[in-house]
Amino acid sequence: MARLNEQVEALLQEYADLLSITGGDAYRARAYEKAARSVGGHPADLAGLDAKELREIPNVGKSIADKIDEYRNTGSIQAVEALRAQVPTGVRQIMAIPTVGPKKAGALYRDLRITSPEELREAIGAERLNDVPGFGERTAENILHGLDLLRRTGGRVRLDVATATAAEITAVLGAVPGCVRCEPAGSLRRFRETVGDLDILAAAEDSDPLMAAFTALPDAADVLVHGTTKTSIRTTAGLQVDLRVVPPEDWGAALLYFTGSKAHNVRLRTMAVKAGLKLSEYGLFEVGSGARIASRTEQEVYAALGLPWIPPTLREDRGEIQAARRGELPDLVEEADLRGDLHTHTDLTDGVASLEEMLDAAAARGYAYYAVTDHAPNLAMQRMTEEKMLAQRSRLRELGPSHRGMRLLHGTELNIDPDGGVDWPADVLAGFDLCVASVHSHFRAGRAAQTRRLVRACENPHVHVIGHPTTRLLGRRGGLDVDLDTVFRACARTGTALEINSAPERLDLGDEAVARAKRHGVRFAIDSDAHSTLQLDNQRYGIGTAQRGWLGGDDVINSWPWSRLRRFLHDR
DNA sequence: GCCGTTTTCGGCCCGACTGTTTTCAGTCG
Repeated sequence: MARLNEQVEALLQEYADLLSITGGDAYRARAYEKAARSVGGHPADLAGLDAKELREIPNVGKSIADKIDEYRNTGSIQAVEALRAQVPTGVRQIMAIPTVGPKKAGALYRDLRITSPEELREAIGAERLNDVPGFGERTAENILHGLDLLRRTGGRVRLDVATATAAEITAVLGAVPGCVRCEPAGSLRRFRETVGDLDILAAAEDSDPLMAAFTALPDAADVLVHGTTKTSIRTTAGLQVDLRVVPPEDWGAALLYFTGSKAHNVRLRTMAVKAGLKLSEYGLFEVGSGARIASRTEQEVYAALGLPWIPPTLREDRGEIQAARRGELPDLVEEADLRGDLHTHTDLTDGVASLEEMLDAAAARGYAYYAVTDHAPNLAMQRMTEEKMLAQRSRLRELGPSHRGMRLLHGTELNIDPDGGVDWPADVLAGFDLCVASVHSHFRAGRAAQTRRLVRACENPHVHVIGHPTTRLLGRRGGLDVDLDTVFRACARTGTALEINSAPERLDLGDEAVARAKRHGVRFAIDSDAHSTLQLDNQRYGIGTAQRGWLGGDDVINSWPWSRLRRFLHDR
């Protein structure tokens, strides 16, 4: 089960959606959305809060506190159940289609009784949408495009969701008597940006107790396969999880096999065959005698093939085996290498935590420096002004150049306009220690225009980092149509860093683009883009992406000591 | 439904874009 805060966040968000679909008071729906965000980003676990403490959470008043309490006591909220009875669950899935919001989803349900993305696709094919007021030809086209986008990542879940599920399962199984080891494998261990099926590997002499505990998990909605070596369940959230149990002496070979990727394994097996060996999930064997050569650890298996251990994030058959053979594997950047975070928000704009709360949480991570980069005025909804920005800077300066061992940087996240310009005149920009510049609008301009736009932003002497460079949202929005190689050249030429945004819904730049940018000589900033104290921990996903792009510490400006980063910021 | 150094009632996140309208609703960041 997910943390109580996340469960309540999801329920409140669902209630807000259902209110919007049924045409309830928009401000009321908004109130639930705000409360959902606050609860999700609240550092204390709801399970341990009393009634008074619940109401101290921002945007939670009496009504919502009562609903949270009701959920804690009964496992459901009557008001939510009542609306669920009015609106089939598929209607919310339709809302997940880009360009379809609560009003369109509601109209499609009311007028055509459409309750799933599949039905919607059929209805468009049969030209039935023409009968609904406000739905024209272009609307149908946009919906089809959105459906395709959704289908491309269909069934795959975000890395943070898979990570949380895996952590819960391995914690339960690891405590089962007889369990020697239990760890996630598969694409999650490789930090792919989304996960299809979750693979969990356990080592034990007797698999029965583990399989029994696995199928008895509270999250197990269905048991798909039940055997002695492999059992598969589908969770209540719809994620398929495969558990494989192997004897402890086979652990290394099995972990290697089930971590993949398939292409990496195929290449390893080919190497084995050429050496007169056979590699399987049970070990590395001599073909003639059948004698087992290695299986206990991954290191043993790789070593028997004449290779050093290869980090899982590199196992995509993108040249890692050749590099390993030459002894030229990169010295990958690790989470412990990060000395700071250069893109974060506070409640001055759309964060849910105060400046002081964010600084405390960052200091607890042991950072040597930390940048506060709230939104700039052109993102109008944030209502930023020069006065508010300067007041924040004063508060930051009062805390001193260094606070709890952290050097404090006052930055901003600028908006790159369609021509490549940014908020604020040059003299105001010069007052910042650090400027991140990101695209937040005009996503549909053509390739030449988008490329020119990003290149111009790189050429701005006040811009240090381009934030979430493609602006993609996994499963919801493709990236900008842009000639990335031209942008990479501009970054290398101007000394502008590209961000690896660690938010699990972004992971932008993605791994392959990172590898390409590195070949152009680009530097990177791995940033959380945190909007709450908890999201500072998202850096692990950005690190995974950086590793998949073969980055070492030298490539990542926020792994550098302050003296070197300061020079980088100044020389810009 | 939440909130308050202008308020315990009356506001609340603003502006641009798109596609459908012929004056504007819906969606998005």
